[in-house]
Amino acid sequence: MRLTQDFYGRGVVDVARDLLGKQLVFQANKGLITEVEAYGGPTPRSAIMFGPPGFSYVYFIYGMYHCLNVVCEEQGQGAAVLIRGVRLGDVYLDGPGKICRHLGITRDHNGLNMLTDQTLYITEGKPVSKILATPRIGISRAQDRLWRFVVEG
DNA sequence: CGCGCGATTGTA
DNA sequence: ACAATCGCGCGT
Repeated sequence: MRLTQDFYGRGVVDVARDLLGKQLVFQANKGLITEVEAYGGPTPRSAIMFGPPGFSYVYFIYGMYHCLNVVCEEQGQGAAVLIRGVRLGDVYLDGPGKICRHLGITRDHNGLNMLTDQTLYITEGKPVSKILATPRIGISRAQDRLWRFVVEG
């Protein structure tokens, strides 16, 4: 079953943690989400993040990588969850750049409505046993906020 | 209008 | 430890 707008509309940290073990679907690919990070505030470069929850937010970084996020909370809040790890069968994609490169996700897929889109969305997956919370990777500020969540194992 | 940096990754 | 590589935000 596809995740609802109410799911994404909650606090971004709760959404991030609850996305672990959910199933990411892109075209013919399906994989379980194993690692995420929560983001919020005026930091991002895109306006998509400030729109309604449940939309994709794909940004281009370091001149060569794309990162896939899902917009959370109410419109205007500017919060999103970065998908950092996915397991497709026996293939582990550990890193936001690797996920998008492997699946072929680019900024062409920015701003898709994941509540209704036929190519990119998230469904219920497999419940996870234990969750680890750590500081986020690749940013120096707010190290006291444990907004990165990983499935143990 | 030009400059420098960034939610990354692979190689040395 | 660092290069690859480019769009955007900010400063001039």
